[in-house]
Amino acid sequence: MKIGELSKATGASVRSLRYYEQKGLLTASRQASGYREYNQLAIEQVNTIQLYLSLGLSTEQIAGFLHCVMISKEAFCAEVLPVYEKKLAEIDEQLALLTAIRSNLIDRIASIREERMEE
Amino acid sequence: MKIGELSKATGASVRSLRYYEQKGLLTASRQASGYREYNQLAIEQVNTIQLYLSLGLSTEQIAGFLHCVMISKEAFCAEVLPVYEKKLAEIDEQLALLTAIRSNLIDRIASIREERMEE
DNA sequence: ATAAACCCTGACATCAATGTCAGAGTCAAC
DNA sequence: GTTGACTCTGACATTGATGTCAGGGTTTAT
Repeated sequence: MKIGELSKATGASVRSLRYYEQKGLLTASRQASGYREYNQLAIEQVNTIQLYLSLGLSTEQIAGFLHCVMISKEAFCAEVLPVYEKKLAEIDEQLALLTAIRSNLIDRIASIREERMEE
Repeated sequence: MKIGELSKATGASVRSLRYYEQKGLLTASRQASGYREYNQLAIEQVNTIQLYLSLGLSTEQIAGFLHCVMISKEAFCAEVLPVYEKKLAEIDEQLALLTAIRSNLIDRIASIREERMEE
């Protein structure tokens, strides 16, 4: 399978597939022409990469456990849980910040509306 | 007042004060030497800029109404409310995304813990 | 054999406020 | 008058997955 086919099979852009390779998430053998050659397992692997990316993990974090999760269950891969916990802590931090800003905005919007009503 | 003094008075870095000027948020007269010269009002203006930045507004958005809010109440400045409403919508979007990821992570963490308990 | 479609690498752009550095000029205090 | 602290401009770096382009080689179908 060439890179364009893998792209269509997974929805990942050709550019992204090359980037995953550069980051050590994906490997390909090479044809005599220099073209990348992928096997069927690559489809599942790319799907897995995109799943973890959608959780907000970095390619570096994913690289740390991708090999393990491709051959075992997540629970068996010691690297996964700490990464999840770290990400969860980051998200809780972001949620707290956004929630505070949200309250502030809502108050300010209400104040403006009230001041205008008084006229 | 020179830029270092304004920096100390407001907590904004010298670099940031020059950036605000570049973005049209802050103006300064110049001494013969080329040094920027600020008046007392600049302190209040910088504090105001930083307040809006802390709400997540961009310098471009702030530039759109800063002059007005420095001389009037927010409610009098027509530009403010739409900017607040746009920002609020963006934040609600981000909150929805982060909340979804958070649920997903919590489920996955629980699954891993359960699978490990079974051994 | 030619054209269209595909692939390669390398590089720059994105977003945006801020840090940091270099090289040079200015000011203040002693 | 010298030294240290301050200021100036301009430029590059940060963050990170992805888009896009240029210039060139390959494959495939006609």
